[in-house]
Amino acid sequence: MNNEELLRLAIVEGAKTLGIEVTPEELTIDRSKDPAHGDYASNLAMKSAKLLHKAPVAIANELIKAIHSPIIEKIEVAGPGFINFFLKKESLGSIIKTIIEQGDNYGQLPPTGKKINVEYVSANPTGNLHLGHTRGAALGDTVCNILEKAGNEVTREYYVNNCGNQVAHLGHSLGERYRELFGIEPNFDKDDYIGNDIIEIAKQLKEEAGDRYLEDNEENRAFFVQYGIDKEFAKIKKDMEDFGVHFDKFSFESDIRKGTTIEDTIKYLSDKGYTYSMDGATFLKTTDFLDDKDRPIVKADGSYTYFMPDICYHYNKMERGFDLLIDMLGADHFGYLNRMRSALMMKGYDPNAIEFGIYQIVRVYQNGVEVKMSKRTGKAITHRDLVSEVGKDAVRYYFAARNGDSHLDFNMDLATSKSKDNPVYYSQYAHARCASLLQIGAEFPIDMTGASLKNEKESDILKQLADFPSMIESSANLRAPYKVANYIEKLAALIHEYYSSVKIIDRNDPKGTSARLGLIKASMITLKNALAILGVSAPDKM
RNA sequence: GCGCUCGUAGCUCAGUUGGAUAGAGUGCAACCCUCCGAAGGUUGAGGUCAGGCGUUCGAAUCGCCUCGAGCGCGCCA
Repeated sequence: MNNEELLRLAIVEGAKTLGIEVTPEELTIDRSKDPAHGDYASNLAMKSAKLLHKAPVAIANELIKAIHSPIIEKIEVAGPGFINFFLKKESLGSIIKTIIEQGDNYGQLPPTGKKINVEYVSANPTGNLHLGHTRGAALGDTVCNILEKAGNEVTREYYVNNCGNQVAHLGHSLGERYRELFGIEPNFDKDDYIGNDIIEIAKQLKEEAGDRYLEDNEENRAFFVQYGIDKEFAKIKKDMEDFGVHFDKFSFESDIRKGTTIEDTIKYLSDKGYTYSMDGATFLKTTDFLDDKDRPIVKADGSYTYFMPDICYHYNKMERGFDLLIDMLGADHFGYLNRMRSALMMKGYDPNAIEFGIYQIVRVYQNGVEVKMSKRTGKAITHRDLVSEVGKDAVRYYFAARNGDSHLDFNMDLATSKSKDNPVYYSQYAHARCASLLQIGAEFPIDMTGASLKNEKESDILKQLADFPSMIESSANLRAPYKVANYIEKLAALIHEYYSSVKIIDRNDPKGTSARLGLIKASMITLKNALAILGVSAPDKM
């Protein structure tokens, strides 16, 4: 049990003697910002003022007499009724042993028994990934890491829309580009993809197959679609692997369309009375639930809207036994949430079993000017371009370090500068510094007790290290990757400050050196674990 | 028009179950390498928390209104 938990129990016990009933979970205690306010502070007295009909300060004064714990050095009442707790230095230091013993597992919370499915990226295999996908990938993968670290069983999933209009346009575009290579003037439709990536694929096909697919017939058209999808999808998978993103499962729309799943589902919804026909199309009565408009599921021409197979896909995910589905989507999909929740309710599921992780648009700036992106023209900065230019670590860090609710202004000049301006280097450098110190000081035994760590900077680091598990918890609850990034930057800053103010390896003070190296080792482990959550490497040398 | 998200330092952003003097990075100004990695550190200037009203011991945080930005409101995906 860590210090914070011990402190909570002690406060709860003390409060009970005054007739204040709180559970350790309800109790709010905060890390004090100002060292003069101790290590932890509680506002319990102020919260209880109304209930007890007493002044907060009076309650606080009674409370500090009632609270006893071996880890507490001193308790004070301050300001309008805060209770400040000063912990004994040796109890702060005990975290070092915990961290070194747990190693890579430090910060891993006990199993919750919850199964969570996170769907992210899910880009159509019709072209290069753009920076919106980069944000989805960085945020989605980091959310998965956080949820896992918080004790959940997580499945990372990618839904492949390999049917419908867009892939038809891909096939048509490829066919035109292929014929163009044989001197036939291409004839593109309005929504075709005319980017360079399609030309590349056409060239590849020509090399492999020569003029075998030149004739414009049903069979060849289908071939172009499949060939195009395969090539584009392979590129996407490669891009994601290079980005450190590994999916546990790819679900294909074509599989959903294969059997009678869709027909069966429509029949189920009709039997329940949730559908009706209008103007030759079939509508789903989502307004019976959370939606503000009924949605078509079968068009007048008999084909399905995107929504229909997607309903089946989400039913399928629920049937696989997940307690929670998270879809990471761009802001332009937000209106989709109530639609899908309504569909889940029609099958008797809790609407809160699905949530959307929405992220706002990415704007790219170069030379101070916004760069517009277009997947169709292929002139945009692609995901691949960015990662190869800036590096995986920096991109993942940068894209996960901001709340998805905010617009992300990505400065190409800054990101490509590969200089100290990039915040990821600062954190990695702190790690490398620790590794270097441990190597230089290898002759000294590591003191894991933390007992002789006494100065203020050491206490600050110890408190930050001890905060790691609770940071994981709040970050998981809020699905907030940026909290991890903030944590890392704070810890890295503390390490750099410590390094510059204290001589860590001092051959005239072997005992102190051992203690300081214990702190450095614990810091390094925690920093590495935190960086791993963002998918960023923690190099020993840079 | 309706709905959702956002508005905090010159810039990019933290501050989210309401807490003590609103923070960090970057940029700007001035400093620090006889010493374990200067890819670092120290100090300073810089704020009407978009604006207004309200709720209470206490509001950047909660409620209402106004202004501004983005997105959604397809038989597109």
